[in-house]
Amino acid sequence: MIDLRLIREQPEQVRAAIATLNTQAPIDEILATDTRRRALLTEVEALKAERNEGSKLVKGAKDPAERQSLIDNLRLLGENIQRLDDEARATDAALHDLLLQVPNLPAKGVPVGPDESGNVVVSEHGTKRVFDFPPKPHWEIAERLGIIDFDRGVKVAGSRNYVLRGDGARLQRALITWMLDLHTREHGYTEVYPPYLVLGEMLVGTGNLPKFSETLFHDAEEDKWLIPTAEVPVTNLYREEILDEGQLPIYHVAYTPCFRREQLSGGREVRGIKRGYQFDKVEMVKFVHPDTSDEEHRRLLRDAEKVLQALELPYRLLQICTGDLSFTAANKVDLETWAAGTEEWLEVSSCSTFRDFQARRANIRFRPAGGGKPQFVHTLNGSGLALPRTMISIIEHYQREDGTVEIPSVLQPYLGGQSVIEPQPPIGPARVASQQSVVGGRVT
RNA sequence: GGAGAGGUGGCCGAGCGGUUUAAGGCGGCUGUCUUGAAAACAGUUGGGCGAAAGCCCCGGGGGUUCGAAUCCCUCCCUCUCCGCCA
Repeated sequence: MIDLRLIREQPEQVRAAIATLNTQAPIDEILATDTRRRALLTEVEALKAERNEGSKLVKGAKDPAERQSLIDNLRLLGENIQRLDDEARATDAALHDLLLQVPNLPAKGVPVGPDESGNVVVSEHGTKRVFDFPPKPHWEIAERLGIIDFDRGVKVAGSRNYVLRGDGARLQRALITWMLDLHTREHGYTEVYPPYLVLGEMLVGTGNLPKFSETLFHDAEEDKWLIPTAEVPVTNLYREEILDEGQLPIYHVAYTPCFRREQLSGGREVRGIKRGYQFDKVEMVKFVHPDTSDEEHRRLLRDAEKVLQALELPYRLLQICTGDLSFTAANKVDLETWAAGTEEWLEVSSCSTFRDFQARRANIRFRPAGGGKPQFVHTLNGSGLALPRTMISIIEHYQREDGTVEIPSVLQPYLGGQSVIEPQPPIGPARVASQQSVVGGRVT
């Protein structure tokens, strides 16, 4: 949510900013509703002041007849107050609903562009591997190795689902643990494990609701929503709170699955594990002092880049232009890594700053150290990273001619020193290193 | 899920229709005193809307009343016991 005062005092600037976003906002309606709301408030508050005075007179009135006549007058007043109050409340609610539909305004320096074609490649890092054999797409490699089972995923959960198996599942688990360790040990984040099923208000806070309900999974019975990203529960951790300035900045990192209802068409765009209804992600979320938020955004980006650097994968930074900016972001830079097999750039991270947009919606504030009015914090977040696409890049980049896949050295300690993913054993009883049987009752 | 108890200011805790425009205590801040600190004493102490006057906020929402923290309805949450359960 942007500041109502800004719309009230500089409507033309707001209109101009929104015009660059390739979207629309009900600015005229907001201005009219705001004027109306303020008029109603002035009127009803004057009446309430009158009633408060009148009530004191009733209390002091000893003569029953005089008392009764005072009460009769006040009853009339009360009816007017009731009517105006209802109207004021309805107007206020309408205004709030309208404000929720206004997108965040782009930060200074965000390039103006009509849509994704206006995005700017800022820099490219690492080098794309040159193969002395034709590299394969990850689905071919993974299926042959037996680390991803597409058919059974679809059987169990419908289209766009897959099952990681054996070293495929282990690779993802190693990546998650390693990423969490990296961000907590080297970048100063505190790990949290949040709920995956949240109240609707949380999604209003982050800006997913009310506009984008069609992209979310919702349980109508309990009225709870599956999170589309850890950003939702983690950003809302401090909602309705007034933090001390000294507590800022707060850095959190969380691993969660993410659930997204997407209208997926068949074909190349959805081949493999690039896009699904469910995927895992390690997410970084920051709560910072407004003065530091630009610097914090740069640091967030560096923290995400570090993951790709350590994995030794080629990547590039993509500055998102105004026309491609999401509803909530003031500025956004994507990290894309190269998929050597399908020869395309894959978005593995979006590092966004929301300034006070989410903080306003979720009412997250801090009290300045010197005292004074609470102010909204700035929130930022970025993936660090999304798992499936990181897996794709690893599998395709580190593939060998014989169909096996090298494991990036930084991950090897997380896989018991293993350095290569070999074909998985066929379905059947797994071999166990030491054949000690489980004793003493069932393991549940 | 069932039965009972309860949700009041940063915390504890009174209040049960009108001196509450929320007592009292603790904590915090400021001052006096002190070399400094403690103690003592005095003052102060949340949020929202509004240019201001003022209005609103006692878990959320609704109602009764001239007037509600106080009465009624409803929802949510916490605690205790029971049931179920990784």
